[in-house]
Amino acid sequence: MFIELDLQSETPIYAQLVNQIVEGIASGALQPGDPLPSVRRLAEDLGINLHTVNKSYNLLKQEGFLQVHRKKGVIVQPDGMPGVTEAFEEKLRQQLRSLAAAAAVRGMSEEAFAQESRSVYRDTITNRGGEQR
Amino acid sequence: MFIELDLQSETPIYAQLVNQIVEGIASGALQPGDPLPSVRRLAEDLGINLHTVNKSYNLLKQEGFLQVHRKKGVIVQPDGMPGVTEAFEEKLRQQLRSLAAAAAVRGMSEEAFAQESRSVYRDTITNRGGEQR
Amino acid sequence: MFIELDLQSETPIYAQLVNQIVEGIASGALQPGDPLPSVRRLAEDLGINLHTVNKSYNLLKQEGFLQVHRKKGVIVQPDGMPGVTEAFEEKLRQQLRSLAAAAAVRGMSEEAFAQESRSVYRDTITNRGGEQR
Amino acid sequence: MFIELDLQSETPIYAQLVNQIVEGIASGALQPGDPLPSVRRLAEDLGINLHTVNKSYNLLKQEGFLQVHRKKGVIVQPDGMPGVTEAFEEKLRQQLRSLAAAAAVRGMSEEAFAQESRSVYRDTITNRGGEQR
DNA sequence: GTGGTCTAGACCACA
DNA sequence: GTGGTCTAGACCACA
Repeated sequence: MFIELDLQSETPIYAQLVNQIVEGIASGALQPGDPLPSVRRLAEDLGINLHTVNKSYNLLKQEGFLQVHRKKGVIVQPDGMPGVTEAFEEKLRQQLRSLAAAAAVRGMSEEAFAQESRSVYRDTITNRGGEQR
Repeated sequence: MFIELDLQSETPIYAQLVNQIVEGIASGALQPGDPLPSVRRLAEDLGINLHTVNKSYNLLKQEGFLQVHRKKGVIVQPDGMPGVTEAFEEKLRQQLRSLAAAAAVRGMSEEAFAQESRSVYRDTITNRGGEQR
Repeated sequence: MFIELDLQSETPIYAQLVNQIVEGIASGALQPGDPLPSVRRLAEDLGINLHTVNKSYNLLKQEGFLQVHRKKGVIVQPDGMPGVTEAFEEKLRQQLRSLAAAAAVRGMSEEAFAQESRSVYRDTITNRGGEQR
Repeated sequence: MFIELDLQSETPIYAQLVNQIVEGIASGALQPGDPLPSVRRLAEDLGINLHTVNKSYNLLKQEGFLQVHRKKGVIVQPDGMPGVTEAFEEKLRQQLRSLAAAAAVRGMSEEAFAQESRSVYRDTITNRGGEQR
């Protein structure tokens, strides 16, 4: 799995990193229990600051997607990912609402919007269950 | 149509305002040609800074959702909304990707995700063509 | 309410700060809705770095004790504090266990330990409901 | 008596080890004069680093809970445990203060907090004087 | 070596 | 002015 950052993007670097790691887990490129690079290592590889990586890791730890293991370092949550909580549902719906409204105003049909969602989801989980590293 | 701001939200006020106006247009609560409150008026009604409203209006004007008329003041774009541009498609897909990944990791199925998108879209356009606020 | 830090303590500065703010809320010195100093201001007052204060505020925000309000700045949670969750109970019990064991080994009786807890609790909430600022 | 470590915990392994040995003494599972496994042995059993066990043993020796014998190896203090010193009282109170404040803020009553303390104490010394692990 | 903590300093988005 | 983000650099606790 590789990570690509857009330093010009409006999306903060730490958020891009969070997104891409989550996408990595969704796609199966990162499996439960898999180790992640150390903050220092990843920071160097990406050419960004250690603290930025740290912030991303911490957010993912808080959400329950990563664990900090005293021997293995940072690993992908091995004990089951967090489920679809109320809070997540709410946040998801709120964000979809803005996207759907913008799409609708521009003339994208319900069908097209749902189809787009479905196809993006499918792309996301592509390799699921695939390569076992 | 009324606007509700959450001052505790992480989403900047100007962005909340943008979203809600777009949602108003999508739902039909705001029809093409409809006047919007003046910057000053809306700022006062919402108890927020004048510059904040200005920023939102400007963004919406740039995207082609609003027009600023010498005489009529700010109105909803009467000459046809912008369509589904390449840039919009790209941005939409990118944001859906993050949402889809988070949903997938938490165990939400493709079907559930697509259904959620569809249902949110439907809610969004509810009043379309219907009553004039 | 004032804050006193021990820079030589083993307890990290950010944690001392967190504890003292929580104690301030418990004692009533800080009331729901009360504003806290800005990170910069508090950092300067305490002679510590801005980021250290920021870390404390963020932790307290995550726990639901503080809110970041876009107009009022950082304020004490006005919408009801988080309650006694499972997670809190568990953490509390775990920490009490270590303290109780050390006390017991040193010959402190159950009565004395419980009494100590009670008296510390009482001290903590001293001014509750007292000064309304 | 057995020891269970949580490698994901924020509490350092050496501290967990210290706590559990103290709890073992408090419960009576470890009696004065009882031998403890050698550093090497315990490290191997627990699958942790030799230095970590060493650090724990040293701390416990300094506090007066363990003795290191030329011939008998490491044993539980046979000549009377240290009592409730000023320093201990102070540290205990300080830690209880943070716990009490957090409990109070979350709405736990004085009675509940004292009761929790009492019940945890009781659990801790359960097997006192009873069976020999 | 690795994560955690802290400082110093800077720029930007937001209101 | 205020919080958010990012960088650079340093020291320490831990294993």
